[in-house]
Amino acid sequence: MKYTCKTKQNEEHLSNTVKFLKAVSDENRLKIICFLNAGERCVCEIVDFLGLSQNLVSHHLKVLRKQNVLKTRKDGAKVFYSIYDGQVKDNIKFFSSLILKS
Amino acid sequence: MKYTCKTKQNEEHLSNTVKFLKAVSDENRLKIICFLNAGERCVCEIVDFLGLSQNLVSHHLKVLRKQNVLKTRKDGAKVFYSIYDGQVKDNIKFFSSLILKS
DNA sequence: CATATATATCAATATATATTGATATATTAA
DNA sequence: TTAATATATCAATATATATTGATATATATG
Repeated sequence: MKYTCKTKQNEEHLSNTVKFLKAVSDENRLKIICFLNAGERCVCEIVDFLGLSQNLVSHHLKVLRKQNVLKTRKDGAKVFYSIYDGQVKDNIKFFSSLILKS
Repeated sequence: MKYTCKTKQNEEHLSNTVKFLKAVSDENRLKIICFLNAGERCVCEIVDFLGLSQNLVSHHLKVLRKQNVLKTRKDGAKVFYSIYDGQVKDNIKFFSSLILKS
């Protein structure tokens, strides 16, 4: 199934891919992703790791969560973030198919 | 070789990845990439395809070229753009390794 | 219950980037 | 040589987004 850049469905797929790419194309957010590659972490651990303010980290996490790059699990007062592997894999695969010859 | 987010070299690698992702995370630029997937095209063809002003297209092409997403070949008055497959493949591979468990 | 901890949100500002309009440069054609 | 075509660049503006500071909410602890 070749991408044609023409149909409505593909337009939408492309639009979603742009949103995904925008979400991950930020230095701090890529560091978060890198940190979470080893497994889930709560927000305070991510704050410590990055050395950024809590509200700023919370903002970046929100951006990643909105695009389903990350998912969350609440445990008491803590919220654990982890990579939403399935969604991410699909996005990378589609992006890759757009840019590289199949 | 696991990514640690710690060494200077990896910091730089990550920084390059962010630049690559920023370059491709734009709707018009992703459409250009999609269009060029079939093969090289001159600027005027890309302008026709996108239906955008020539100067704006030229700007987007410059962004993609700067990050080695695209390469160029000049032929007379025309400049042909095409996807720089090798560079792109490397970037996607590294990005993928950051975000997905190996 | 009062306090501390963890996280999210909101408004304001700073910064980066997309877009537009005008113009410059190079190449081809008449 | 003049005009037309192809592409790039520059300045100005609009828009999106990162960052900061303050505050709200929810949970845990003494």
